[in-house]
Amino acid sequence: MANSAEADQDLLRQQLKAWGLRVTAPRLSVLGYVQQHPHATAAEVAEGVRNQLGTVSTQAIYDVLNAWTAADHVRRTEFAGHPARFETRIGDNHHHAVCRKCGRTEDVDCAVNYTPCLTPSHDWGFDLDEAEVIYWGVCPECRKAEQNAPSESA
Amino acid sequence: MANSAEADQDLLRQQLKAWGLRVTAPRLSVLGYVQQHPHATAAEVAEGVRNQLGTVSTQAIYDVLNAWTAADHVRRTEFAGHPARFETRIGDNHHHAVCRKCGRTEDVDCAVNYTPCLTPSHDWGFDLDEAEVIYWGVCPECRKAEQNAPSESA
DNA sequence: CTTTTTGCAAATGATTTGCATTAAC
DNA sequence: GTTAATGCAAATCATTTGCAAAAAG
Repeated sequence: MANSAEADQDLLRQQLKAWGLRVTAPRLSVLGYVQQHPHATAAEVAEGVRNQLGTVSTQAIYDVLNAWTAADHVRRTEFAGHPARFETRIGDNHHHAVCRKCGRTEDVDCAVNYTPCLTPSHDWGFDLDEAEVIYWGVCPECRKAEQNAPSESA
Repeated sequence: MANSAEADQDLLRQQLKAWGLRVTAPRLSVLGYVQQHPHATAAEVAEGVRNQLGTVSTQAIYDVLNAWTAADHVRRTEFAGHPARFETRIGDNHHHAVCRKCGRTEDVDCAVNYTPCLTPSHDWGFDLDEAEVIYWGVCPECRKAEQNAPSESA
């Protein structure tokens, strides 16, 4: 376990260097956490990093995440009513299924081979660069919770 | 002009009654504004209503908008980095083109006749009820502004 | 050493909550 | 007269900004 953990650390270290970024404990931890927890929120990352390192400021998390987002090393996705989420799977513009209740987010590859969905019927003169698809619903866990404690849909 | 304005007022009044809601000056004004300005933000609605009525609290706006959203009389859409927007065109699950810079939002009918885009390759056991498509880009106005004062893309 | 990162505190922006007051039905 | 709507203030949540202290290269 210890060996593979160290090997992982080295991999992360190399990745950061490859990105031309400084290697710091918080950054290593953030990178490791995000890679192992795709679609984590900043708060979740912060918690994960604190579990590993002790004290790390929330701003350090935002700083790192924002820097990497700007540099296109992570993708930031934000869905109505939920805090932003970060993932390292980038460059393929995949889509997401999102739980309305808890915000749980999962990857969804486009069923059709891109083009039709990406082409709007009318572009309003906009310079469009991305078609984002969000599949809204309720995840299994929240559905189960609803059944136990029904609130609205009697 | 006065006559048609009065007629409009009457229409709004009837609509509110049909919804089983009380008719108040703020509500009439909010409804009128939203119908004439699709994709308005709460702040924009508040400004529009204040121009018409004088003083109206921001919370009254939110109260009305939230109530109507819950009752499915208006649709609320929220896009990353921009305040929520409200529209009265509901029930047809149309999509939106959104400007990354200013948040300007325009309606886009689905090019393909629904089904393909709505069917994810894998649903993760989610109970999906909606596929939202967001066409991200830059609106003509912001593109022009960019050209005059280029900041990042030299 | 020089520059980037971090930490802390305070600010911002959108939105919600609670409660007393007021107006609609 | 009830009940629903409004106004106002304070609270919340995610996120950003500014600046000084610490660490990386």
